[in-house]
Amino acid sequence: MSGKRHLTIEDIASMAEVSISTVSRVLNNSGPVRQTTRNKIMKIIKNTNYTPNGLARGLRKTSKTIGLLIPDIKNLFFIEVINGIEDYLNQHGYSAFFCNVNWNSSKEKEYIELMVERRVEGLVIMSAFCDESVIRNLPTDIQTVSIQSGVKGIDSVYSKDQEGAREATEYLLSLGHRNIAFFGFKNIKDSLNNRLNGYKEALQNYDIPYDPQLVLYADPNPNIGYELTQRLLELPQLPTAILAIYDQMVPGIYGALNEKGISVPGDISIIGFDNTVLCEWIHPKLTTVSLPNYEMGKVAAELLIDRITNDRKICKEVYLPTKLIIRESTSN
Amino acid sequence: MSGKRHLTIEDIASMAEVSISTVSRVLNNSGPVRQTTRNKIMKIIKNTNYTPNGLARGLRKTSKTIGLLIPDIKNLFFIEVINGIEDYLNQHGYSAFFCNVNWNSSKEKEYIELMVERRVEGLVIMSAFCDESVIRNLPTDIQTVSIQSGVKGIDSVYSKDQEGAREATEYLLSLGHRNIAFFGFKNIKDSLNNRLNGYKEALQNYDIPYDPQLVLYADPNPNIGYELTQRLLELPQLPTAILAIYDQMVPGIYGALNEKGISVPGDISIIGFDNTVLCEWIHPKLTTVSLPNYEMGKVAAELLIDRITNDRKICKEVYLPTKLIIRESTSN
DNA sequence: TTGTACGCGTTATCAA
DNA sequence: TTGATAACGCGTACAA
Repeated sequence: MSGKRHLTIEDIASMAEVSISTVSRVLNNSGPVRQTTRNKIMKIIKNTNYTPNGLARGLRKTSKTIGLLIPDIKNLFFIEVINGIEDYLNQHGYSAFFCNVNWNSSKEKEYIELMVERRVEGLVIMSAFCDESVIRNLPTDIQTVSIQSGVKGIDSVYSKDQEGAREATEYLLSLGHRNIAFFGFKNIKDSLNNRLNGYKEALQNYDIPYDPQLVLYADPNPNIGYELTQRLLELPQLPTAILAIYDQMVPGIYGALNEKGISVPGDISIIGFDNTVLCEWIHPKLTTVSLPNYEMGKVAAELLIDRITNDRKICKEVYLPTKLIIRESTSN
Repeated sequence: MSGKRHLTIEDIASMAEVSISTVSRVLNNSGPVRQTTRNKIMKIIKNTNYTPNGLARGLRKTSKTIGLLIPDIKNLFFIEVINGIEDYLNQHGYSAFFCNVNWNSSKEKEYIELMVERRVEGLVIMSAFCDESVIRNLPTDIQTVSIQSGVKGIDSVYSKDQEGAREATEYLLSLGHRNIAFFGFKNIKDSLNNRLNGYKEALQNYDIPYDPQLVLYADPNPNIGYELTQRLLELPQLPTAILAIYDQMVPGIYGALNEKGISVPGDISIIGFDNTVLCEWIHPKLTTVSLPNYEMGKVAAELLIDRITNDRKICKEVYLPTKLIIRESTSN
């Protein structure tokens, strides 16, 4: 049956006693072939387990390949996004290269170059830590789509972060909180800054002065929640609520608060972003701004494939709605 | 600088006023080139942002590509394994195709065929749901390594599951538990069955009769923990401990128990497998059999690349140790 | 030290 | 309905 090395179209042709063109025609349905010879060829292909060489194909046509630049594979949000991307791509005959960027701008750049070398037809960018010129100067036959990365001029998918953050903050305000901290990333593009903007907007709506002391940043890292909470605890007065820029920060926050005997939501309320499975796992269950994680991935893949196949020129930006999911980590 | 379409080696050659062979020689360090012309060529390559076409290269030499068959992208265990694989591959010049099998044997088979078409040099198999002949009859120039998948005759990486399960069960026994349930997967290869064997072995060591009623199975699915616990609750007598075949089952178990007001570990003790981050997130924190997740991935990648580059013929099986991590979900 | 020419496995054009 | 044959972009004997 198989277990041999790769056969070529020529092998099949000679077994079927036809020319390679004929075999190619049945493989691609690209021209007329007499039914009997078609059957004969198909049978041989089946029996020999012949598989056309995708690399050679990619040389003549397109590679049917795209590159996935993943900021942090350990982050459940990205996992769910990737899931949406992959499902769509797979259904449309594309394969994805897996690039774990790990919040590292130089690694991201390296990966982009590698993907160019692989002749991917498209790139899904979920980060954009590196110089944007790297992305903007890509060869014209590589399409790009960004997810929440704030690169202007390329197809993009966003969640309505500002609205989501405003709604979340207003919810806290409506519960009576007046001293609300914001936990964010250092060094992140506008997209996530919109969450800060939403936070500010809500304060403004309630005529609460914005206090920069309450806005804490750190570089993305597994301990960021714990770290930022430590800094929070050094403030003269402990806030009564935290808006955390992503869910996965929260176990660390819980841990640090717990060490000090500070209870959630009794002493302090917490809201996250993303609505990953984590929200239901931790205790108390996390109130969060839900993003359409899977959907965002799917839409991004859709935009990318659309641009590839239809050579669309105009740039599309899609904004998907968020939704506040109230659980147990918030109270008045 | 760039923003144009892909250049070819010929473009570079003509710009440098040399032949393509000379350019190729500098690209691959594959022959003598006069220093001055080498510099000239390198400069042009740099300025034009030329990147050799990986597909064309793959046609002449090897594709430098491997396929990753991931049983379940949502499972934190696999994420950590993948992380180890990817790090190693990346350091060794390989790119990975991302294949989300999703516990689906036919999808797995499809993906394997796709990977053959892509002419990957190797395949990392973390599942083997499909007929093993599919794997065994792969073209000879595709190497394989399996992780915990129980496919005989190919390079494999295992954790010492039987020992781990025995140790965990004995720990429960030492706490006084005599009525211990086992939650497993339906339809899974010997590898994970070793966990059941370890469980049995421990019972034997304590002269406790094995009660098949206490062993509950279901197909892998996000709700499996909840599901199995429901069935557990129908038993005439509720066991006082559960050994769950993987951590991510446990939030569902907690949920179902919680609904009935059954407390962990007060009324029932629980031990999981994998020691993913989840263990520290959930409440009470989960006692678990720790596997060297990242390490397993790394070792697998190492075996694969070794086999590819050294054409090793003998088959290697690596067993990595487990370790019981005691947290809060177990008591007497 | 350099260049010519062939082959890797396809697809596509053109004649037959 | 079929078959030569020229690309696709690269690496490499071999010749110069």
